[in-house]
Amino acid sequence: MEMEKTYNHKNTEEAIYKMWEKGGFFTPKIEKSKKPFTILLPLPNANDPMHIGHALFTIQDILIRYHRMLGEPTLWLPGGDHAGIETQYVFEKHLAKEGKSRFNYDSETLYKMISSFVEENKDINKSQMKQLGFSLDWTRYRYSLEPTILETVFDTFRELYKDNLIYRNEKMVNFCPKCGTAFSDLEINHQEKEDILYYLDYGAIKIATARPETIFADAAVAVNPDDKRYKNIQNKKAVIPIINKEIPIITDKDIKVDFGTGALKVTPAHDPVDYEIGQGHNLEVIKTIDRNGRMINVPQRYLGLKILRAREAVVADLEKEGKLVKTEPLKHAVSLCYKCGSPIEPFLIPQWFVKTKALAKPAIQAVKEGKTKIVPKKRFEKMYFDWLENVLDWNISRQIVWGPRIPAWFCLDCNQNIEINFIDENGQKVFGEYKNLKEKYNFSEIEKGLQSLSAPVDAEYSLESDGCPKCRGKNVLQETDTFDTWFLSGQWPLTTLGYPNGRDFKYFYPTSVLDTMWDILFFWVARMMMLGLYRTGKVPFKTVHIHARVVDKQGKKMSKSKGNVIGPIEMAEKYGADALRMSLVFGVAPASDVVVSEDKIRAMRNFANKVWNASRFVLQRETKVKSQESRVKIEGKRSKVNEGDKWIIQEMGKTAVTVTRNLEKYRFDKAVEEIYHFFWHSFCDKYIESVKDRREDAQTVLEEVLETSLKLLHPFMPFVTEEIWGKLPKKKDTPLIISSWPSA
RNA sequence: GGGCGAUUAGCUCAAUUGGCAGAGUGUUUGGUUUACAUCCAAAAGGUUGCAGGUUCAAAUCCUGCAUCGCCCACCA
Repeated sequence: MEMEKTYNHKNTEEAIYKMWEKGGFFTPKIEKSKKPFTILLPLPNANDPMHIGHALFTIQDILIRYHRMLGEPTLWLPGGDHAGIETQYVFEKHLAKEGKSRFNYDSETLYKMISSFVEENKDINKSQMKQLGFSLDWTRYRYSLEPTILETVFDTFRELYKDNLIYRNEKMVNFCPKCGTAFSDLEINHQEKEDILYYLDYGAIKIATARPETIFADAAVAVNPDDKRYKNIQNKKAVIPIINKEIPIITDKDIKVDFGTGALKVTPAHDPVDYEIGQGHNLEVIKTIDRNGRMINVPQRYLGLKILRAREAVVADLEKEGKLVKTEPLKHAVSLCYKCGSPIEPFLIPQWFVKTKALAKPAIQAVKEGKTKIVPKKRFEKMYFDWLENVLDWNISRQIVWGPRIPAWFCLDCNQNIEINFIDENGQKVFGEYKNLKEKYNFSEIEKGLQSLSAPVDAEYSLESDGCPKCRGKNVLQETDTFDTWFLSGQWPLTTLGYPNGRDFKYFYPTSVLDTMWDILFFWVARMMMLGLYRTGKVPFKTVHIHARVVDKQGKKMSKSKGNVIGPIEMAEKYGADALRMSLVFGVAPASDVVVSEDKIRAMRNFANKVWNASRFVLQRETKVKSQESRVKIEGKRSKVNEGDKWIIQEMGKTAVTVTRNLEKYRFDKAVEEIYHFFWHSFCDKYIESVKDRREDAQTVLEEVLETSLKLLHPFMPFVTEEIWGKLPKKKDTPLIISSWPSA
């Protein structure tokens, strides 16, 4: 048997993957009598090339290959996510390069443009996963915007609506003026920031604020009822500077006496706390900032200014008027958009919400009862419970184009004050309430050029698309808000398997394992639990395995700006997919950071080469063995086997047991260390060395041990092991990928 | 403000229920024409962050402190 002196992954990987794929080994046979093993791939953004985090899917491939070798019908189902805001954000940058923006297009056109943008990139992602050897069933690949998937998603929405778990409300939501959309609470980053606290003279009282530009939206000044300083002025009026508007002074027990002057200006439209106070005191809600982050309903000279510019201008004027008492530095937490980093504005905008409490309860219960196990348990179950027990209602609407529109329709004739943005036949942008537009434009022109609509919170809507159930009119427009991406991916176990009647759903649901990183435990895992239980009454997966983040050698998160990114594809090309895969599990304790460096990948490449060369030794030696008869059989003739043979066979057995046990416990690090150590230091360094000075009858033992080692190694290093397997002297009728796992 | 985790060899990390502190990598020395220099043999390298306590026995359990990291949170 001719083998090269060093293992060259470039000569083998592609052909081997094709052989597997062609053989159909990734596609399970549905056998009623056997229990399946199923993992759904956490759907990557279909538009994204692979980064090192995706390479951690290796863990899933290890589980999948192990269970496949155990003879279970094994399904690993791949998919791609349209990834709403993520993708739209990338696409907008792309547009910006061409000097365009999202505002240049009607929503349908924009949607189609993004769609084809994603389509171009989807295949890159797929081929990269193949390059890493992932044994995914590509015949079942699903994309999150496929019609059949959306059908289930819409259906869930309707069910929730019927159960009174969907509502539309004008609540304080996290709005990013730059991205132009609201976000859920999870999509907000909090950051400590140095700011300025301005002390302002409000006539009878002095207040302190970090946001002087919002004074025009003030509805009151609030003090603590127990604050002795303000006992006498509670009936007096405060006066907003510049516009000299009188507002009441009210009391509220949440006001902190020791902050600033102990007096808070209450701005119900632009601050969540103030909104609550305002609700309690029936205060007027005055909006002075619009969705683009520009000033409205303010004195002429500030109109249209952006927030920060307005702040400067207002402060300058306050100073001129002598109303700026003093300033002091302020360290406080601000909310930032997780996507673009701009400050989040709390806005009152009608949004769609899911009542989460009712859904959370069964999701908590299921984990408490052990129907779903979280591994590692200790840390992450606590995180899971804490979040679900305190969860607020979920804002599922986003004001972006890239996503499925919420399936609700507004009748324009019944809701004439709906605000509409559209592009008319002449390409001009038009904005206004319908009642003012309908004289000039006919319905179809509006519908065709529609960019977005904004219906008042009390607008009536219907889930029927073909006309208004009330007036029977046909001038209905579908909501332009789209679903939060996680509302879709939260139903992935249902949609991909064909809930409710699909054959896959009936056979593979609930799935076996969900492997993901802790950062999307709330975003995704908790939502899948809630929606899965809601629709089917069964948990979507029996085990949640949580892995950690990939960091560099210094323990730092990898990011492009730090320049410490390790490209998985680049590394796989340089050192082989097997080496990269090994480096992601070797020495990685459960849920601890995955430290990857080129050094480590190189070390693993050395191991792959070691496996190759040990095999080369065994196989070359085999050709020297004169005849089959000269061999000693292991079975039945133990007496002729010497001490060394017995020892290595025993070690082999122990290793198989340990590897298996650790795989069952999700201790991949232990499993891989065990087989690594056995192969290199017991088999190669000790046994093979000892064999060199011996008679030839060790050949059977050598081959036997090699064969078993290849099996144990295969889930971790599928390519090199499969390649060697094909060269074994005893002709194998099945490839290694579907050979049987060594019985312990 | 609340909570969680970490601190072990030069570096990155392990150590199942408390039981001789181990890997990878790096360093040093020697070896190797005969599977592999992507190799082999050996060595050096540790008061397990600090201070107490429990125990026959502590990296591990308890208390306090220090430093770092993360999550959650509406603080003007």
